[in-house]
Amino acid sequence: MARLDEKFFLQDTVTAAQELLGRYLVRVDGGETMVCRITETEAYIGAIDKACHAYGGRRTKRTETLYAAPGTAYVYLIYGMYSCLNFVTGQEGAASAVLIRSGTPVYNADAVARRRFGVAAAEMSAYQRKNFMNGPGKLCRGLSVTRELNALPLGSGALYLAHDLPELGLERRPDDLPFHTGKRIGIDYAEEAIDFPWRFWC
DNA sequence: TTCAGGATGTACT
DNA sequence: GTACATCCTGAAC
Repeated sequence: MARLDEKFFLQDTVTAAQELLGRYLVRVDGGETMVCRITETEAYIGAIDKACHAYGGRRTKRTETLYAAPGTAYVYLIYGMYSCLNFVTGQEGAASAVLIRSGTPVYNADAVARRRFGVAAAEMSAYQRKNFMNGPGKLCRGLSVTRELNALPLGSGALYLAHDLPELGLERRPDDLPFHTGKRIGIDYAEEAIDFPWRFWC
């Protein structure tokens, strides 16, 4: 098993967002290991991006995590009930991060389905299967990612990213994985940053 | 199938 | 008091 290390997260944030596609997000909770393949990401860059919580060097209690070391998990609550999972990228202090927008369960889908819908994977409706983890709030719900994990450092056993998990039969993605590029979702307030093409999916 | 509207609580003005 | 990097439900088609 090859974990993503600090060097990976030190990359430029847009590059890291692209490189995270097809990698494995591993969550260990309540003695259960769950794995999903990342299929959609967005880049947020503190210095120049009005959509980023830390735009222009803004430091508050909430944004403090964005100034932590690359690879740190940044989890915040949105709309009063949903969590969003990010990983800090770039040089420490750049206050940039990649939002994990969606993924596909590839190991222990039963445990994910129970957290998401309260039923086993085989009992999900067609509608539930289609809407399994295709959004940041849904992904966090399925993996039990809450603000308790905010500021979790790189190297934690509870939540980490991997290039491959051969012991589970999960291979490394190709280096030239094709992907799509577009505008980010849900940032209508961000003026010129609305049009930055920093959303990636495969 | 698409669409409008409400839920919900924390951070920040 | 207002805004928010969202999701679910129910109604209309």
